[in-house]
Amino acid sequence: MLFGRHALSRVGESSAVTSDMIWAPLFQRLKTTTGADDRDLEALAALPFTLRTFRENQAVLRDGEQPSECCLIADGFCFRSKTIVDGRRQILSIHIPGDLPNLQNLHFPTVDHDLIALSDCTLAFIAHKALNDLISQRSGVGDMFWRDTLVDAAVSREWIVNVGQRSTHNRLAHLIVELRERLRLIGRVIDNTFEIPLTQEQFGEAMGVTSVHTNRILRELRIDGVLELQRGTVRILNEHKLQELAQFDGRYLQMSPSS
Amino acid sequence: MLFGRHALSRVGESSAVTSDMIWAPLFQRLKTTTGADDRDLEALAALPFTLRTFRENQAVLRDGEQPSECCLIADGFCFRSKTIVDGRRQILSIHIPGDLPNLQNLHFPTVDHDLIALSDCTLAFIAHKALNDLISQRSGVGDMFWRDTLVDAAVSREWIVNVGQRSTHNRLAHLIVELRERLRLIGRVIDNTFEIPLTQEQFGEAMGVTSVHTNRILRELRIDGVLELQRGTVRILNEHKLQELAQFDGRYLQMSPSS
DNA sequence: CGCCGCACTTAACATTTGTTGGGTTTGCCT
DNA sequence: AGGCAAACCCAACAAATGTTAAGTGCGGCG
Repeated sequence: MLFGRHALSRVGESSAVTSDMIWAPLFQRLKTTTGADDRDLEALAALPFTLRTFRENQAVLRDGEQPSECCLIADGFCFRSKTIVDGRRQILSIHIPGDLPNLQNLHFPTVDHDLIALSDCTLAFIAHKALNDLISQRSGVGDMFWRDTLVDAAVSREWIVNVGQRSTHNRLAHLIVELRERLRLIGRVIDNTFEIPLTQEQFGEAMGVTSVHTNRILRELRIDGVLELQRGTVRILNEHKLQELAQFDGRYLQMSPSS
Repeated sequence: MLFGRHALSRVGESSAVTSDMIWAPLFQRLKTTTGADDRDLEALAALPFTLRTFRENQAVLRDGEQPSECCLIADGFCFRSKTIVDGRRQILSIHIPGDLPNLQNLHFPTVDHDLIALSDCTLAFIAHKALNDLISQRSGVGDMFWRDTLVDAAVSREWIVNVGQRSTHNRLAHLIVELRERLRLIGRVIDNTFEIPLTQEQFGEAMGVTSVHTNRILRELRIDGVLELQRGTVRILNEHKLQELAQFDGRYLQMSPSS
């Protein structure tokens, strides 16, 4: 079920893209997270969708747009961001395969932030109408989606804590551990290495600091033997030290159905 | 429909508390926000509830609890917060009459943060079972609640931007303008004066700065003739300067049904 | 192959924010 | 009225973070 990071996004790729490949990460996450009903998932997988590919840095959705579809990340990474008047930009969340980053548009027509491709990526677009029809037939699907937006909200709250209270070292460690746990859920963590294709500037925008300062932090973490970051690939050098810095309590991710 | 800030919370108060008084702020907000169906609201108002009062600083919900009820703020203010291991605390959101701060527990049993009374306040508790029964009968109620949690999420995202990117002066101005707009919606803003019963330390915890620095900012805003804050009462002195600082774009609050 | 742009890197300096410690005011309680 | 605790206020100094202004290295493209 694992496929390469850009497997789906090569321009001109002619291999058949099956529905399975599109939905697998989401289903894997939903099963682990909230205990999904198989028939709800089957109904989802039967929905028609349109595939579109985006290049690194290309906008998927712009602040103010009124999309008529929801998108599912099939491959690659995206991020939400808001830019304030003086040009500073805050990254609000990172999205990975299996995420539905604009489910909220099922209820509110206008997006209030940008959604931008972090790497070349492939998204499946599903019409609001099709989703709403399915939800009205199978209330379990609506509940599942509601839960998904609630986890999204919980991630945002933890993001506030990160930016507001943690030291920048702890902040970077926490961000990385959160991403790793989410990537692990969809099978993207091998050994101590995984991909987070953010530039140092983007890490800074996620943490609310400048790229220069991000660079300072990374150097210190490297010198202290905690982790290395090279062109978007994270390598954990000392798991214990990382945990100590991250102070990570993953309950907010709702990764076990019992919680 | 307006009643004093502590009208419902005086210990020993014997006047009858009608369902209307409890639901009025929420209904006022929902009508302005998302266009609510009157019959859905009537059905809500018919639900049984239990009133409980809390003293300033008392915990309504603790991180890790598994409540069997959702609460509606009938009177007074509450806030969500998370405390990290070194004792620092981040305020995640401020809640005012008409807010349903733990709707998410309809779907997830465990709360992942604290909910604390900011002032003496009165909350109406409604059993999950009663809410879920109503939702399964009237899907409009479920949709309304889903929308409410989505607005809550949008407020959290803007909070991230505030803490992450804005200068502390702008940050305080933005926080105050957001609260004012939400208070205005439920009729709590008179002239240029309204209540935000936060101490300077709590303003700091909301913005991710220390109380000493909050005090610095407030002094400068006072000297610059922007606003005054005295014992939880905000007085706007210069609306134009305030707007300039706050850079407030309220679309994320979804205050008009058309947006 | 060589050039070019972008990410990364670093240092010196400026500015913001935190820390400490003390004082003042306010409101409540007795 | 007097005393107490909490909030507010402020200044001096320390630490964290931003700004500016340079490099360096790498990968893509002509």
